[in-house]
Order: sequence, then C-alpha cells, then structure tokens
Amino acid sequence: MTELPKAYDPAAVEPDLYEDWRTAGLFHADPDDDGDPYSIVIPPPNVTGSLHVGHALDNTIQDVLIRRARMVGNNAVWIPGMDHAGIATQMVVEKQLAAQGKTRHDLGRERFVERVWEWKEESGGAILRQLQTLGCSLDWEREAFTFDGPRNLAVTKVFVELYDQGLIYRGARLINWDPVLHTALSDIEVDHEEVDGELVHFRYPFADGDDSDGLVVATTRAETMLGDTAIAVHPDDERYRHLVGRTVRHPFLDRTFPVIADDYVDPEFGSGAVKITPAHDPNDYQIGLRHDLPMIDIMDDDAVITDVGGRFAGLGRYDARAAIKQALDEAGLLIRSEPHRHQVGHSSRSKAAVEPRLSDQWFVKVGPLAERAIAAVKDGDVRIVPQRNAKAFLDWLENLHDWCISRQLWWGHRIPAWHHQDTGEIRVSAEPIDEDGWVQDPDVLDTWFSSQLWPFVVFGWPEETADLKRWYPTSTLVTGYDINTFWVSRMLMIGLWFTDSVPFHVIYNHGLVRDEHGKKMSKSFGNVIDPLDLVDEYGADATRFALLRSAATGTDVPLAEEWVEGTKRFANKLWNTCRFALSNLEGTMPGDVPPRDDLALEDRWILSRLEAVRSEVDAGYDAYDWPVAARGLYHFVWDEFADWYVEAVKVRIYGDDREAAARRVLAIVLDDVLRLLHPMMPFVTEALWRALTGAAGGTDSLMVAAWPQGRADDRDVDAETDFAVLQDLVTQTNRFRSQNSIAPSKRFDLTVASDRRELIDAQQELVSSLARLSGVTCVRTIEERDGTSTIQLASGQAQVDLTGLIDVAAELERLRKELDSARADLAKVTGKLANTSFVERAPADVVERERHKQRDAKAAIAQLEERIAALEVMQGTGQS
RNA sequence: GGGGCGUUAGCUCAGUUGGUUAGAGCGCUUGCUCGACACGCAAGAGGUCGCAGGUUCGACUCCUGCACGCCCCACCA
Repeated sequence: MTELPKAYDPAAVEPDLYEDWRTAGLFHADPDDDGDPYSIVIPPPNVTGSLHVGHALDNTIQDVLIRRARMVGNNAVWIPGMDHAGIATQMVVEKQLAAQGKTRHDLGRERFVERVWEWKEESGGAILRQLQTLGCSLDWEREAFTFDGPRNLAVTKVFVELYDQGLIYRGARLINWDPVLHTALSDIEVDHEEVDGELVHFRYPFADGDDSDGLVVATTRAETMLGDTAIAVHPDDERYRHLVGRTVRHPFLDRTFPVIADDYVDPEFGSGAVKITPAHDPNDYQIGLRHDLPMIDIMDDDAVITDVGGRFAGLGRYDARAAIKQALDEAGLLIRSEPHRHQVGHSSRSKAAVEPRLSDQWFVKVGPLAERAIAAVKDGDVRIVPQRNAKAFLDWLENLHDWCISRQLWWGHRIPAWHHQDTGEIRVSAEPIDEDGWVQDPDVLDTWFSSQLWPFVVFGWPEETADLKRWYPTSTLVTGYDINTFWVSRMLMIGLWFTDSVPFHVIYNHGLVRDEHGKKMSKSFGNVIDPLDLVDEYGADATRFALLRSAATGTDVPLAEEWVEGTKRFANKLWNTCRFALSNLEGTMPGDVPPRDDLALEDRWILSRLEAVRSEVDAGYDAYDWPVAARGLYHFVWDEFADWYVEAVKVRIYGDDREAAARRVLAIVLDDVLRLLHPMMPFVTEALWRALTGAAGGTDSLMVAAWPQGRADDRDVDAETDFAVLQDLVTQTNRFRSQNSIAPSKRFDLTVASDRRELIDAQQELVSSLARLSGVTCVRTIEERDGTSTIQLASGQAQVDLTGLIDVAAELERLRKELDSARADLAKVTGKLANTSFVERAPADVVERERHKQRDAKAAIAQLEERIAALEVMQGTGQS
C-alpha cells in the first residue's frame, strides 16, 4: 500500500493520471463492445477559442455524464472536435494581416485561405488540449473538425439535397448587412441595442404644389429618404384619408411617388404618416412588396451613399443623415427633431450597426424543417431540461424567418453552385462544373450550416458506419441555453430531415457562469476568472466540483474563487480520511458487509447513512441535479463519515474489539464514496482508490469500476435513531464544556438520566471517547445537588459535578472582565450611532456594520450576565 | 411590446407533496499541537424568509396584486 503525503497536492497527481488513462485506452470506445450505447458529442469549440469558465462547466458536465455512464456499464463515447468558426476565424487572421498593413485582398482568396489553415494548424485546438487538464475523458481517436474532408462532403450533400427539394433558394431579399465585415448576416447574428437617436419630422411637398404644402413624416434615419418610394398612412386615418393617391415630390432627387394606405401604419406614432424605404427597412420592405413599390438600394458595401443619392453621393450613412437634416432645414422642410431612444441592430461580430439591405443571397426555407422539430419537442421525442426552456424554444421555431446562409467571406464551405457568366443561369451540383462560362459562387456558408450537422457527421454520415449505427442518435446534448436558437434548434431540424431521427434524446441546458455576485464576466469589468488559473491553484477536481456545486439546473452559475478554495479543502479532507483508513486497514479490502452480529452500532449507522446518501446522489445524477449530488457527498464525507464514524471507529481500531469489522466497514464506505464521487472529482478519487484497492492502474482503474448498486438491507432506521441519541449527548457535552471554559483535555464524569438509558449504558465507552469523558454513569433520575450543573438532552438530562472542574473565582473574574470590555464596546458603538451626522453621511454598509456590532455586543452582554449570575449562585454570593 | 427567472443569515445559495426551535459553504467571534487532516477540531453570534392582501387550525412553502433585479425574444417609422 502506498504511503500518501500529508496534504493532497493535485499537481503531483493529475497530469500523470490523465496520461495513464489515455495510454490504457480508457477514453476510447469500440462500437462492438457490450453495454447500452451512450454518446455525447462535444459542442465544438471555435478553433479561435481558449478555455473559459463557460467551457469548463459545459465540459465538466459532459464528463460527469460520460464517466458515470461508463461505470454504469454503458458503451459510452464522447466525441471531441472543433468548429472552423467562419467569421470569427477569418477576423482573427485578417487582424494579423492588418498588423502587417495588409488586407486579405492583398493575398488573394487562395493564399488567404491557405494562411487561415496554417494558423488553424499551429494554434487551433489549444482549447482541446486545455480540456485535458480538466480531466475530460474524450475519445481522442475520433476527433472531428467541421471543415475537414468528411464533413465537407456531408455539407455539400446536404446543400444539394435541400436545393433539389426546394428548401434552399437564391433570391433578392432584405438582409442584415455588416458594413465592416462586408457580409450578410442571419437574424440571430444581430443584437438589438438601445441607442439615443433623433426623430426628425419633415415635409414632403406635393408634386403639384409648392414647398409650403405637403405631408409631414417622421424618421430616425433621415438618410434613407434618398431611397423613399412612397408615403404610407393608415386607411382609417381621417386626417390623411383624402390624401391617399396624391403624389409627392422628392426635394433633392428627380423623383415623385405616391401616398398609399396600409394597415401597418400606427396613426398614433410620429405624424401618422410614414416614409417608405423598401430597400432599407424590414417593415418598409413588406409594404413595398404589398404595393409593388420600386426598391432603391442607396448604399454600397461600406454603407456609403451611391450615385442614386445625387448630391449626397459619397457620404457615409451618418454624415448623410446630418447633411440631409441640414438640407431639409435650408429648404424649409424641416419641421422639428426630438430626442428618441430606439433599438438598433448591431452585428454580433463587428459590433457595427447593421444596415438592412436588399441583396441577392442564398436562403433556407425553414418552414417544413421547423414543423418536424416542433412536433419532436411536443411529442417528447426530445426532452428539454429544464422543461421551462421548451416554451422559448418552441416560440422561436414557430416564428422563424427564412435563414440567410450565404456569407461574403472566404473562410468556410464554398457554396456548391455555379453561375453562367453570360446567361446568369445557376446550377447546384455536388461535383465541380468544369465547363466554359461557369464559375463557382464566391460565397461561403454560414458557419452554423455545417455545425448543425455535427451530431451525425462526426460518426461518418452519410456513410452507414458502425459508429453511426451504434451511437446515433446521441444521448444528451449539453449546452448553455444561449445557443438553443443558433445551434440546437438547427441540429434538431436538420437531423430530423436527414436522418429521420432526433439527433439527441435530451437537451440539457445549464446556466451561464457569472461572477460571485451574479454579474456577467467580462474583460471590461475585470471580473473574468480563468479556469486554468483555478486548476493551477486548486486542482482540476476542485474546479470541477465547485462549478457543479452551484450549477443548479438552468439557472446561472455564480463562481467565486473562495468556493474553489473551499472545495480544495474538501479534496484534502477526503485525502486525509483515506490516509487514516489506509494506515489502519492492515490490508483489509472492500468486500462483503460483515455479518450483522459482528457490526457495532456505528457500523450499522454509517452503512445506513451511506445507503441513504447513495440513493440520493444517484437520483441527483439522474436528474442532472449536480448540486444535490455534490452536496450529498460533501456532507456525507465530511460531517458524517469523517467527523463521526472515523472518530467512533478509533475506539475499536486502537483497542481490540471487533476491529476487523471496523476495518471492513471503513474500506467498504470509502470504496463506495470514491466511486460515487469519481465522475465529479476524477483525479483524487482515482489516486485514493488505487491506494485503497491496490489497483495497478492502466485498465485496472476506478474509471471503469462498477457503479455502486446499493444495499437496501443496510438501511437501518433503529441504528440511525440510536446513533442520533449518542450524537446529541456528545454535542451537548461539548457545548457545556465550551461554555464553561473547561479545557478540552480535562476529563470528567457524566451522570445521565435518559429514556435511552440502556443504549447509553451499552455505549459508555464510545460516548466517553467521543466526548472526552472519564466515565458515564446511567441513573434512573437525576438528583439536584449543590455544585452540579445540568445539561438538557433530547432524550433526558445529564449532570456534571463541577467540584474541582471549574475554578469558580477565576472564571468569575474572567467573565467579569469580558463583560466590562463588552460593555465598553457597546458604549462606543452606541455613541457612534447616536451621532446623526455619522448615520446620515457614512455609507449605508458602514452604518449597517455598526448596527451589527451593536447587536452583537448586546447579545454578548446578556449571555455573560446570565453565566455570571449562575456562577455567583454556585459561589454563594448571588441570590438563588 | 411579448416571455422567462429571481427576491431566505454580511456574501453566494439549499429548503422535498404547507406541519414543532428555517439549513449549508464562505466570512465573523471564542477555545483547542486529542496518534488522518490547522486545507483541521469544538463551540458560538447572525434571518419579522422583498412588500401588501387572501386561502388554511397552521405558509418560506399555495393564490392575487405590487415593488425591485436579471435574462431572452421582438421589423413600430
């Protein structure tokens, strides 16, 4: 048996164990192995990524699920991999080029993409290596990449089939344009932020009148008036009904357009008349379609006004906004402008304000896909945990717009479509078209188009591989709720469409990791915690366990460094409990529970508690309730096993009464605890388990040991009740000792009158040891005597003879001194709080602290006075 | 504008189908080199469970309203 160091040192244990597991092949799964299939695919981190606490939580949870599944006997696999992360990655490399004063256009497309690949090879995937330090038991032989060969083939196949089915189409639609990255974006890549703007009221003159007459409109985006092609009013609006059909004249451009009526217009807002810019506003676009209005794109890719803007051509959109306002004013058309807060869409990548723009793009028609996904959720084919997230998920699926999938980028899956240069004809094909006049579409696909295929392409789809048959559909998808829309819903839709199966049976949503006060972690707040720093400082087990302890299902996870520190102490506690056991086991192995007659009360008690906790912890794991599982084990190990059982068992181990049974029970409990704890704290449990069982390592590992089955017969309510009586007796005695300043080393006799007299009588030795008594005498009734003190018990009373135990005079003197100082404290604080300028001007928390001090001092005084009175009675100086 | 979540000890959170003195960790106070552990042991202080009503013999727990906070979604110029 190995000698364990006095304190647990994670750094000395973790890296070697990971390497040992890996070389023994314990992470690798074989589809031909026995056991029910259990599979998880990692949400592929971006190649640009490095491990942050969100990843740490997400992957710890997956590792917990996989490790437990293995121990339960499933044929479990966890697939690693990465996402090529189109925009994000392209931006990183473009930034590197910018540092050299270059753009991607200087390199050209081919060279640029090569450059991204080079970068991917050298620095991509750091995050997967970081996951190893966290202990993640991923099957490294199955690593996949969304942009590698097999995945490319699958993406092309999916695109072509969807196109053939009429579910992918190309067309001019209003899309979100990112004027910085020069690409279209999907709706969910746009974040709405509140912005302070201006609502500008101005007048469009009638075509047949002068500038003093006309129709007043209001807008937050004056520059878009260059693309106006109508003015809309509500059909029932009495103020304007008679104007419908009239024509207005553009003040700066040689153009006239009509006043139209449309229900969309809210008569209450602004002037009740809306300028319509179909090419630059989603609502106006719809109105434009309904009324067959011309759609005039007034901006170029940089959101700069083009020649259609007449004298405003060449101005950026914000400069144009100011210039037009001024021009309106000069023309006498500006009525007024007022401050106006409103929501403006921003690119989630470049943060630039998105420009709604009419553009030729590729779209996925999502209706038919969404229908099946909705049905799968409603029918329970896929279960969302927590259930309440299902509503938002369904709402989103039920209100989908078609998905713009083309991106004007270079890094990503090239769209398998070819355009004829002369005819403009389009052909979509899995094979390159190598004929004269045909050129491939320059655009690439939205990065989520490929990642939506992840759960089946990692197993080799469209090939009918053994892996695919064995592990698809996957068991559980673990993600934060923040990407349910981006990713999860799309996997569900496309999975159902192409594999006729849900891609996962359960969607488990954890919360987002926040700082200790529940605030979002962000670099600008300076509250970011790096999980790798935590691992360095406290170990991977502590980091994992701390995250799990606060990861209540679906709610955000507050993380403070102190908690991780506290968890490290728990690991150390476990370590030392094992150290005690190991140094006393004398070769005893875990095995069958000894015959009942050989067991002492504390044995039956701890076995009963173990069984209770095992079942609670198991239920916690089953319900994805990590805090319950973690707390259950923490409490059991520390407060029951270490604090009570280990102390109790010393009587027999250091003596010679049924010590064999004691050793056996010690080994059994530890063995089960280590197994139950292993998915959450894999390293320390493995190290200790090897020491306990003598396991050689390699394939002889806790990682693949059997999950505890439980022994229902071990539940022993009588033992628990009886032991609680002893615990109460010991606790009350300790309390008495502490309150009377009796040194812990001072032993004394206890006389007990209890309705559990026989029990206490039989357990005298145990009680004496735990409460550090010289003896326990059980009597029928306590007789009040001078010089004794009584302790109240849940089951009766105990009596202590104070003669010689306490130096009454000295104790009185000590207490009186304490009382004096407590009174002085109180006076000081009370004086401070009586000072009105302090109470009014000092910060609230400082005042609150003073109030606390005041309350504390008062409580202390009351208690001291009581004890002094009691001692005075004993001394004969008080009044009884 | 729609929807969701939360409000319990100084801080972060538990609290099972409503049932005697509402729990944990951290922090705080006091004492302790007891043959696993000072990353420890023992004891202690600290809460009118956001506010106002209601149901009930009884509510932190159920209902209604309000307040505050957080989050998601959303095409009102």
